[in-house]
Amino acid sequence: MFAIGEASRQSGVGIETIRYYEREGIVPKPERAPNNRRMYSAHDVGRLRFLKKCRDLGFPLADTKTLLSLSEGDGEDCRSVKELAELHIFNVREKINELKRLEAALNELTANCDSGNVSCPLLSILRTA
Amino acid sequence: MFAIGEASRQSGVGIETIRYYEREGIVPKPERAPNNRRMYSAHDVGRLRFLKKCRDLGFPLADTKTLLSLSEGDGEDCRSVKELAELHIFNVREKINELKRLEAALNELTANCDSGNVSCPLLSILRTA
DNA sequence: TATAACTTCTGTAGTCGCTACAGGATCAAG
DNA sequence: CTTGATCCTGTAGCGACTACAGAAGTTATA
Repeated sequence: MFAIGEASRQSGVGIETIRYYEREGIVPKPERAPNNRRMYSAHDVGRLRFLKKCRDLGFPLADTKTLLSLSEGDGEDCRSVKELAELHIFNVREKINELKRLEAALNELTANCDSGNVSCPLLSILRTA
Repeated sequence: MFAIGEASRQSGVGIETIRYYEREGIVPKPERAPNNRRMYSAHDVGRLRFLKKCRDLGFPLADTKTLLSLSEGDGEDCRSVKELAELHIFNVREKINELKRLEAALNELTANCDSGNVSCPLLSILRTA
């Protein structure tokens, strides 16, 4: 059994974040030592690592919670997992495209913007209807 | 002079957002009609449109505020504008790359994940150290 | 003129996913 | 016995809005 600091180190999830997950019901309340400190089993730490990986993959916390319960429930529903992941991939792709459009627009706007200009072209475009 | 709803319609900035900008000191407090309602001049509306464009281009609100003051100050500092814009472009590119990495990782993870699997490969990877 | 429907006002709280305290208790090492 | 690390609870802050609640005023229709 590990104290929260050790659980944090082993899982990569910050101490404050672990307590936050507990408050939010993402992870079950851990056992407490007689001195009231949280004690985490190896299984608890594994769960935190799972959460960390999901978050690193960009899954929203709500999805992460779902993935966790799919992982811990009996009879893994691989289809549900895949659906969730594919929707997430779709969202990621959309965000990429949005950012690419943004990048292109910014490139165009700054292209004519050279120091020394009397009137800044970028500003004048931002100002015009 | 326009009421806030009209200013919102003409600028594309939401009513609540306009009031928020006012609270945050992004825009100056507008005149008030005798009935205490905010009254916006064409210039005020133009400023809101400016803000809208900056935000649509992804500039953080703080940058947007800076751009606005650069635009309204005397002697536009085109160099400052360009620096700000290029830093922003850099950040956008970084975010794109991060998302691409993420997308690749997700693609790989879901590749072997087909409905009908007894044990879900994605989950098992998320669970393993 | 009465009434309904719209708009605006102020102020506050919620969103997401943490992160950073404050102020106190407890523990381990020297 | 003291120092310093760790832990506890509870609350507030981040960015940029968004969504109310409850009151007051305005406009359109019957």
